[in-house]
Amino acid sequence: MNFDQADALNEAIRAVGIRHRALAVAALAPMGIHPGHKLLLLELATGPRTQAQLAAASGYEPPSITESVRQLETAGLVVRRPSPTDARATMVELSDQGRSLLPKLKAAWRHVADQTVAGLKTTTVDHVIEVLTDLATGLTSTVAPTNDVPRYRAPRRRRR
Amino acid sequence: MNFDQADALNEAIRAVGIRHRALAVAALAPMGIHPGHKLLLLELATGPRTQAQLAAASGYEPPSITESVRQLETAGLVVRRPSPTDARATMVELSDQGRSLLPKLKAAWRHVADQTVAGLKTTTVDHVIEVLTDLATGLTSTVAPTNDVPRYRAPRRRRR
DNA sequence: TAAAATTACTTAGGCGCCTAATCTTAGGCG
DNA sequence: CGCCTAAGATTAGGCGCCTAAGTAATTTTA
Repeated sequence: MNFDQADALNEAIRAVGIRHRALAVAALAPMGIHPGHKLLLLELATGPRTQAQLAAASGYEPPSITESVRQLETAGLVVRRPSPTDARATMVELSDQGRSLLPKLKAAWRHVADQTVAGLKTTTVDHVIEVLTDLATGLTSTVAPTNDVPRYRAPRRRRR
Repeated sequence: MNFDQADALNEAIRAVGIRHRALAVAALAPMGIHPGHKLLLLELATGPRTQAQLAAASGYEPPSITESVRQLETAGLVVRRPSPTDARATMVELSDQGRSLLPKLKAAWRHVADQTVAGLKTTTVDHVIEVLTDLATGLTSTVAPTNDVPRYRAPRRRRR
């Protein structure tokens, strides 16, 4: 790939990421949550999860999960309780309030997607989805090449 | 757009952004710089700029530019001097050291792009670039609808 | 030409996500 | 059984970018 192509690609990805995130923040702010929270709430929509499962599903690191779950708990949207089978683990599930937020959440999420593709000139929505999922899939396997642990595992550098 | 489509789109954008950024960080770290710095250095490759011009070109907010330029100056890659024509403005330009870094920087940037598309299965590079630039262009105009000020201008809420 | 508005930059502080390191519990194995 | 390693969660601290708000200089305007 020549430099101009590479630059166009890199810059487009960066710009899309920034703009998309701004849209997501704006759409979710009225509900008092952030883009990272949204991902966890939708994951919890299909049942309780441990924090480790949430980390694996979201791609976020465990400390980020700890913090986000704490925020969601403070907001009254999720409940935490110890796992009955593993004393190390914490189960997280939606509260009634959290569950009742889901419809609005999904609507906001659709709105973000609509805004994202509203300005398309030369391509179609299906096109965009195909390209982006292909790109995302390829990138995920590139960055985290192990098969059974798809999430990125940070290298441990030093141990005291 | 239905919810599954919207979710696929949003998640793909999020995932691509995160992975791509991770690649960029890894590629630029050996040079001691971060993705945001790279953008500024390449912009400066074509000549001196004021910080306001850097903000407009990069899409970053002025305070972020202040901080990044300070870091680049500390690293010896750029030089700052007062504008001869506007006492408010600061001119930023590459130092010799900064200029000599450009080739390595461009190579790293190409490498990031290559890695980004290395895992493609169902689409081609040209395809990806077309879709992403279309998306980026559309999003930019959506988020910042004014014509002559393309960069996102944060709303001022309160003034004391 | 003085007041008002705008522009360039900075300081202060926040937020989301990260890595490093630690604590506790689980589970394999001699 | 008692190790020893791995796994779940957390604390501590860092980084990049943000918004809010302030100062100083310039341009607009009445």
